[in-house]
Amino acid sequence: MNDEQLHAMRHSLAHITAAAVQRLWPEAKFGVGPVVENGFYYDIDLGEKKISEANFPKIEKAMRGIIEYGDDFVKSEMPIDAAIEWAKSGNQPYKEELLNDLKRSGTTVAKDLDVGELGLATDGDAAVENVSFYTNGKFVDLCRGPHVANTKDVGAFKLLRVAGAYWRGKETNPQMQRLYGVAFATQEELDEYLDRLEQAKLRDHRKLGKELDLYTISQLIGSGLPLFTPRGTILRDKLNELAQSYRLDRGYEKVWIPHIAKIDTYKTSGHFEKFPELMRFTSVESGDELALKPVNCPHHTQIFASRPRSYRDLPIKYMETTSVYRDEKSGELGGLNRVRAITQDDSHVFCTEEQVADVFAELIESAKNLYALLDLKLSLRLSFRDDQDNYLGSSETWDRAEGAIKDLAEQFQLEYEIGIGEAAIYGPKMDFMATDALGRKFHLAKVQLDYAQPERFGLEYTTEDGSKSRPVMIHCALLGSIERFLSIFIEHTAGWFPLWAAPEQIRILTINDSVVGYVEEIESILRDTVLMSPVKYNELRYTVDNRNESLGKKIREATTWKIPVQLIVGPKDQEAREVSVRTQAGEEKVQLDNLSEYLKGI
RNA sequence: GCCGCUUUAGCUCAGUUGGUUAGAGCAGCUGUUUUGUAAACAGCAGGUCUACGGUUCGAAUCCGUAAAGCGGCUCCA
Repeated sequence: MNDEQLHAMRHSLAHITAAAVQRLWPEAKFGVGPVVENGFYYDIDLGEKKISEANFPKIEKAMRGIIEYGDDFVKSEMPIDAAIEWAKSGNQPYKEELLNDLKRSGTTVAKDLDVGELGLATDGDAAVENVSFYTNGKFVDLCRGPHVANTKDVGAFKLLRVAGAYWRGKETNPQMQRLYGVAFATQEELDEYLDRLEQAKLRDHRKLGKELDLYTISQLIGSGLPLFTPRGTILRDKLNELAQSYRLDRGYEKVWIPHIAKIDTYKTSGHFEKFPELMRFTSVESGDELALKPVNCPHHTQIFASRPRSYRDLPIKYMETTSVYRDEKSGELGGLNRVRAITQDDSHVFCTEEQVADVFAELIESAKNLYALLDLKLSLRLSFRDDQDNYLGSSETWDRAEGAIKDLAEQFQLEYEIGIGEAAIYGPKMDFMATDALGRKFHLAKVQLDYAQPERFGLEYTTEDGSKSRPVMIHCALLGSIERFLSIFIEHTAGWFPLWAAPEQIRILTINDSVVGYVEEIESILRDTVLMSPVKYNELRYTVDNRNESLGKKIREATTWKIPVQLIVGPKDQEAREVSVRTQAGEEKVQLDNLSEYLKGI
């Protein structure tokens, strides 16, 4: 089955869903019912009555009834004004609104329309004369199509969930109920998809975060404020060390800043006006209005500005992993994905315009190496300007910057897509996208070219001829939010972290008490073993399980905790001066003398 | 923030149409057992059933409000 057929199938199922709902609740008012990835949805307004998942069997049964009955999908056309009358008389205000938009503008896509005019009725010439309808059985719907020929041709489906959704995605509009379904050509494909969902559930970082004791969220401290346990802290430290190491190698220097600032800082930077989530408070003692920092750049500009700078000093590269605080809406929060205390592996480079391409090149190369090491597929999204002229800086500067960024993406052989009109007013930006083990694509970090902040904070340096010039600023994080990165990394690895990052790397499992002395010998070898790659000076983290329990139980527990290396030690091993090394790859005997090198090689 | 759903022991979950002292497994503690590749055996302890109101002779169970979590919407410097 090709994509078009699959699309028609899913779209037809959306109609069948609506038809079933109409049969069960004749008063239902319908919004739109498009095809989405893996399925479809239909927006429905039942007034006071709410559909819940408990209704799904009933709705699905009605759907199957419609499918088995086997009506054809019949296309018809109607003059636009007649269609509007049809919507009015059928008490379908949402359809009426869509038709009004069609009449006025020839489209129903909200973002292509003037927001002020959405849904308004117009007189006079219509942008379109006729609109098409599809009918299956008694259900008639405004629709561009295409559909399958008959309701019998829709393949396998399942209603998945129901969620609230604002009409046309606008917060001030009424909220409808969005009924989601998934659909595939065959039952096998549907089962496969549902199985993938189950797999993803097993890897859910919120589940693994609890099971592997990585972080906790306390109701007392507050939602969106994750607290990292010793294990979780090791993991985030190691990932951070790795992300920073690429930049340390390229002359970035660590700095440190406090986590609050006077509110004036953000009035100067422009964040005050732009971001309502700024967390503010007043100092009782001084009366100063302060804010928790929502970004780090203003602080870093002030380190740059703290003394005169020469062109000889540039580029100046600051790096700091530090937290920012944003008052995210409560409904947005979830696990580590969206939090109110966000730790960024941030960096800011102050340089001349000529140096921009080199700085970008270093960062792209770093990102490429970093993501490759973590086994994540990196791609880029380049955000460029469109043909509007509300951008700061000359057209030549922009051409040069955009050209340079595109060249770099090609030079490093990275997949990229270009988003026209997505640039910030002061510069193009580049997003790092990662694809994980389940094929899901995430937006993680970004590199951002910034001419505005140097301007706002009056940054300058002395040029070769003694005049003053304004530096360019480049913001970059490689991991982005460490919390979000962790959520993805946990799910990507399913909790089986690489040896260098694992909180507990090695567990020694004893078979009985007769090996206590031998275990001490092994421990001393582990203590003297230091991993130098990919993170330097990474001393081994191990524990000994010499409890009075069966070996089977010890193995089971160590495996449940996803400890990468289990060293099993019994009298026979002691006898042969070896240990049984059990990893995910299997088990092998290693001579005590070779243990250190063996572990370094994993 | 909005809509829907959920909340029982540290964890995972039972708990009939409202009916006595709310159950289980794992984890914990105490014993016995010294164990060779994914759970030894026994005992003990652990709960204002998220919170606060209400209905009722009687509430984990029904109703309301709040909080937190989940699925979305909107938002995301």
